[in-house]
Amino acid sequence: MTVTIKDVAKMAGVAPSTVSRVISDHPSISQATKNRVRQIMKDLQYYPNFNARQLASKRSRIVGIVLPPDSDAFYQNPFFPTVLRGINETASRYQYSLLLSTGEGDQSRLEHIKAMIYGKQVEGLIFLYAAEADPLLSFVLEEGFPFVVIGNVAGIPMNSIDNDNLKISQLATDYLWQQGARRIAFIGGDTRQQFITQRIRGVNLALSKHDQQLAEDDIYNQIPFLASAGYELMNQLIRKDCYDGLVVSDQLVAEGVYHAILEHDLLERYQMLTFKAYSDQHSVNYLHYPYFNLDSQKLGDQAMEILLEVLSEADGPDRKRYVYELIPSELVFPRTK
Amino acid sequence: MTVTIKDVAKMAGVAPSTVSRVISDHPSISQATKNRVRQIMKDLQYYPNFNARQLASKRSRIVGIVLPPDSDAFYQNPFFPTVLRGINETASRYQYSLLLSTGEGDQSRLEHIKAMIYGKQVEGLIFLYAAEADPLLSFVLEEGFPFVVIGNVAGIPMNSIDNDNLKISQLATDYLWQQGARRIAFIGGDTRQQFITQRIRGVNLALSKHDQQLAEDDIYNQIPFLASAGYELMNQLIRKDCYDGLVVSDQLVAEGVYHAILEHDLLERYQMLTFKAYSDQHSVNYLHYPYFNLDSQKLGDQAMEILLEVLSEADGPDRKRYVYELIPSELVFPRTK
DNA sequence: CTGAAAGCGCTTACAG
DNA sequence: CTGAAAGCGCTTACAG
Repeated sequence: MTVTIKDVAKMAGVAPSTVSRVISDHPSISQATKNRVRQIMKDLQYYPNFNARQLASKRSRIVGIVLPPDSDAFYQNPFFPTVLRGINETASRYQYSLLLSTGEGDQSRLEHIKAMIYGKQVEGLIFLYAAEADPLLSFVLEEGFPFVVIGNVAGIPMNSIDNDNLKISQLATDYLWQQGARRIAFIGGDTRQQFITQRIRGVNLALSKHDQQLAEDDIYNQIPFLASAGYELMNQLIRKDCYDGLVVSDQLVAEGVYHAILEHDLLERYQMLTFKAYSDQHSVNYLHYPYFNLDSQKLGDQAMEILLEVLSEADGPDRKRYVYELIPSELVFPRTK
Repeated sequence: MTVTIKDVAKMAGVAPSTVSRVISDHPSISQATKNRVRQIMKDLQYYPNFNARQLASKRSRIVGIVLPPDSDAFYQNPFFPTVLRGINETASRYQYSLLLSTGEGDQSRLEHIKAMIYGKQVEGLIFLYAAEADPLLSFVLEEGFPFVVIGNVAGIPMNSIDNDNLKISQLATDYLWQQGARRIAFIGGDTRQQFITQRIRGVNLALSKHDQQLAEDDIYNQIPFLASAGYELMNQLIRKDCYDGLVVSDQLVAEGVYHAILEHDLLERYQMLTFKAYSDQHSVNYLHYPYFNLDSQKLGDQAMEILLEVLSEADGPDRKRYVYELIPSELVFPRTK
């Protein structure tokens, strides 16, 4: 049979409540008692029953990870595992566990997070995406349930952590210009995603110093974040033959773009820069273009830290105060052998 | 206040036990009662408390995902998100949730899965890696706790799901031979990982038809599964200038290898083939080499299915029967424009 | 087909 | 510093 708190109590000659207090390291228990009880817990291989603890204490020490509606591109992007790793490491440091959300459409995903929240399975949520008019986001917002978004949704106050997209795309553009690029294209994605809009603005901000702006058809959106999309698009651009600088907003897309450039032997012709989830700096980078390290692991790590803060304040007065944090990014240059 | 089973019972004019039976769709409850109670659950926005259910029923409907000790290469490999997606989709279909294991070293990871198991937090585990002499594996094996391994550990009976590595590397080699390759190298990884050993054996099996075998120094191991490693290694091989066929056991490594070949303009010289977590078939593949689609999503999906079987048999007699399933892989040829 | 009652294994005021 | 007791919100034999 499984060892319960009663077994430990009996063996230690104390009450179950005392054992309970030892488990949570309650200050009112004497060190001597703690030591003794802990030894017995070890001897008996006692592990507290999570469900009982959670039921009695109304806290689960579990955070729900909200995934976007199914899309190949999301799962295939290095952002996902990297950010997950960051969240998990920090969660682990605070003895929190991660529960993944499930479901495919908006409806079933919403049902699942409702079940998690109302069913007291999770204490808070971390959204791995930021989309406007997202039903799940609307729900937690209305409910006042603790959550942190990775990314940003303009105009709605909420806790979030993000890259400084405006700044880095501005710096990216400055860099390309400095390298001699004078006709810059922005290879983007979905403009409903805030960070794309931000990066476009960043490029324009930089270009305005030279009395330039991106024309509407210098912005290549509506492409999925897949290498093949970048490859195909770049083949088109090469035919158009009017650009010399490329800000590519996703690393997979950038790989495809680079391949097309490489195959046409046009490395001299195009300056290119992208943004990556992590830095591969330790190794020789055979993709010879610079990138901003978005440090998605840090993004995840900080998201968890913020959520923890929010949770610890939950008892406090009903303040209207939100965290909106931007993490720094570093420009990485490929080492050439 | 939160709505409980009592509120629903009162409102419906039945006992809490009846509501409980409606929740779990117990056959002994009349359809009329079920309908009525369900309507009230909706009206009241009632969601059962997970912790109470789990405590009372001793079942959690949660599966623990065991991650390997931290390594960049693992998180960066497409295998991880792809397999996770497969597991999650199937879990979701059966109303199961996924809890991620945490911890960095063997010791803290072991502690965490002990807490999950003894604390009745999870009903079963899925290992996302297969390593010999793994303390976590030894633990669950000894404990007789339900689990499924993705991959294979030779010589120890356990439930597992894997690619047919012997067969696909044999077919891979046959293909390269048929394309004219006569000096084949195996670019591998860590031989403590069973699938590497299997694939080496597969290559040799194919080569034996032509009275060849891989010499020890035709096998390039001890490299991490990163593109940069493949790139560096291939630069060496190009200098050695003795191979014309390459079996590359990881897709990231293969990308690096391909880049090196491309940069030296040696596409005609080398036949190459690799293995990928998923197929990108819908799009033009700009990496012009064939690969086996390992279908990691299916791997995850099936791992979950097997675990579910194991769990449902848990009540039965103490049979010693294990599942060892191999999923089919398909050889994919890049579409050339 | 349904209900009353005990119990799952903890936590937490309250009292001393 | 510690204990007795009530309670967290369910499930499940048992009885009818």
